[in-house]
Amino acid sequence: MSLQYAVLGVLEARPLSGYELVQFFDTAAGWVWSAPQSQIYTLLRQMEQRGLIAGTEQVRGTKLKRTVYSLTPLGRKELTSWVSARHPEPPIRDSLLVQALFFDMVGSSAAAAVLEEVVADNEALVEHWREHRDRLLNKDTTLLRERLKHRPETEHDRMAELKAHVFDGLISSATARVEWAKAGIELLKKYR
Amino acid sequence: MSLQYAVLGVLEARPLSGYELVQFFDTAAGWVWSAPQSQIYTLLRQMEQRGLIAGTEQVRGTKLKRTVYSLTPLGRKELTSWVSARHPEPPIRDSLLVQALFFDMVGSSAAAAVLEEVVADNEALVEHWREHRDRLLNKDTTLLRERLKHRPETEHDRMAELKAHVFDGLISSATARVEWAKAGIELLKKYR
DNA sequence: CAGGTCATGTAATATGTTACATGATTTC
DNA sequence: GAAATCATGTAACATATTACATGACCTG
Repeated sequence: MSLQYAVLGVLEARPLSGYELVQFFDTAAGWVWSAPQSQIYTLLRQMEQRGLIAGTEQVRGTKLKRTVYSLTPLGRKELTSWVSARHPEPPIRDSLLVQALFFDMVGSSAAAAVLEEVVADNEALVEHWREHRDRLLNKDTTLLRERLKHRPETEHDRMAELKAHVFDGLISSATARVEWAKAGIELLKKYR
Repeated sequence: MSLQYAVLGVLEARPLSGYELVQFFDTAAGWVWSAPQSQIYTLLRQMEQRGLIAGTEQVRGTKLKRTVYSLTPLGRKELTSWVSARHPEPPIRDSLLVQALFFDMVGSSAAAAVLEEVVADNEALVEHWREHRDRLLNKDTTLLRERLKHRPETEHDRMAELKAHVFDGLISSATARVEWAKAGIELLKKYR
């Protein structure tokens, strides 16, 4: 479900082709929600049928076709109503925590090695997200600039700060995980 | 995949019937990994075929049958090797953050109302997890007591602390989310 | 003209969710 | 004897992943 709304939200910035959306969900938006190529194309056709987006065929060269999708009024309405409502927390399903639950069955050094990698990976993620957060605050990302174009200037700061706040969320959860993993390593040392 | 390892890990405490496992993944373990009834029964049969667990039929009364599953040596080996290895971070897929990404499209009060509920829900989760964490540290949960029975006493403290640490992870991520939501509410007030 | 990028699609598989179905046993 | 609990299963559906497939266009 969320992928659908992510797509609607991206299209609010400007109309995009399927190919561009695929790229987006592989990189930039993959930072919040990721989806493989095959899922995007099938979803776009479904969303078009439901009237949430409208596709226009364009031709590059003589034969290469692409379909550019844009938000319909219905799609916009659907998006804003979803964004305004509280949705139930999804069931927790955290495979690293399942793994940690059984660390007592293996040696401290093996468990600590896993946690060291968790620290490294999450610190790298924090780095990426911090950069993106800063770019958003400076209104310096392609998509945000598109959005600002069709919104009154009085809203620009609010928009940039709200977008940046999402990445603050990613940063703080990854930071929490780093701290948790470090505490785990210390705990394992105690019983080495 | 993780559900399989969660099942193996639970069975390491003691053999359990399908029904007991269903209950477990609906409540206690639902705190780390949740799964519906239908998934459990089908998975158990698959795991038995692969030789990871062994089922024994028992009869209650005259006709009611139940199958009690226990870890096989192969299952134990599979579990410890999975626990010892680092597995790639799953793709990020956080529907609340997708929602927050488009808060700029709706009024501050609607967005703040959503975040207020996020705060309340996550504070409740933190409460539950704190309790469970404390019970683990006191070696006061049914499953942990089962586990301790067949492990040398010198390991008991290590086991309890490692299990509790998992719930520290849940607590810290929910706490981080609470702080994030509160900061969001403040941000929205600024632009009310 | 070779290799990279543009552009879209299908198929098979895995995983997870909701709903429905059945019958035995225990408890009040 | 009715209601709750024990116990297991199937079917339909939604969602997500991997792999494969095809062909046009652009750049050096």
